[in-house]
Amino acid sequence: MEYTWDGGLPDLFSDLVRCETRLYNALNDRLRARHGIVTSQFEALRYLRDHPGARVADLAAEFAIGIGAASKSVDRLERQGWAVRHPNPSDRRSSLLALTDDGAQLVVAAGRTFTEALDELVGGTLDASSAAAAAQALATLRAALERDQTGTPNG
Amino acid sequence: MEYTWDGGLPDLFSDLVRCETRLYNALNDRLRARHGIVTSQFEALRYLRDHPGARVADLAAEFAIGIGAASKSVDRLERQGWAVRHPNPSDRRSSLLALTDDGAQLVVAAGRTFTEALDELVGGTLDASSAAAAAQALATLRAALERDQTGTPNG
DNA sequence: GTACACTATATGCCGTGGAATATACATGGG
DNA sequence: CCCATGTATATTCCACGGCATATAGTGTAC
Repeated sequence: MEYTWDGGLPDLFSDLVRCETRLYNALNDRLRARHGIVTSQFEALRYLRDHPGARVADLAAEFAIGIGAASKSVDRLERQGWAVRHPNPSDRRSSLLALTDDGAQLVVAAGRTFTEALDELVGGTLDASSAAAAAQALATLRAALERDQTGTPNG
Repeated sequence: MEYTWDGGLPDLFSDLVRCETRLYNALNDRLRARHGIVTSQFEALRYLRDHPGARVADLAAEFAIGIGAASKSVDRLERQGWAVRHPNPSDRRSSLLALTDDGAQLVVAAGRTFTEALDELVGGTLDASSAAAAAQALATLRAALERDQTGTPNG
């Protein structure tokens, strides 16, 4: 029997949110236990690794959080010695962000935990073709939401 | 060209989280503007409508939040006059939750806003078959996560 | 029926994000 | 150069969730 479009988008949204909540919680547990960070911090560190010289506003845009939240997030990473704010030579209002050596090492180690945990949590449940279909749909949706700046916070 | 399984689960997870964040933010804006509630409150009210007599712990389990958070969430709904705690005749430690008439009216009105907004945000982007594929994968994943109590908070 | 272990929820403290505001800097016009 | 306006970020206040703990009630063994 084919999947029926029962509840329409509201059911899809509920399932999306519930999956996200539980996966995020479970990943938080593993990352906190093994590396002393949570998933949002891992994502920020990974972003900085992949975008050296990013500014606070770039972090905010990537994660659809407010600038204030992004600024405070960088404060915490800096306090732990994982990231630094370098003065921006071409604009003294902003800083260029970068990982420290400690931060770079942490991303590598936490990345292994992250990938393993995700594989354990999801890999056994979804077959490759379902996962690929979901991935494509979510990638499409994400691109559209970002293009339209949907759900970008003000502050 | 078929979708390639490029980054594997980490990319799927990123897209999932980013979609959830932006959709949640956008729905918050609409619901707050028109009804003075946020999406989490709408979801709680809808759950109480569909599960009259539910207890605080049922809310916590449904949304994978802590019991304390669920209790405080009910406090707020009660303070606004949208829900009430009835004494549970068979167990005086717990209460049976229900919507007030105001709460029931609010769910109806907010539900229209919610469905409209979601359709506007997602409907135009995903064709029916992509949406159905994503819906099926996420429903499967959600069921597995709930079965294993993955990501269920402690408190 | 009393003690003890268990359960359901409520409460307090802390960390985090949103929104508004403050501050420093940048940029264009005169 | 100076002012007006705009921009990037930091800071402040508030709301909310996690986690630990407190409290009340339940159920069971004896």
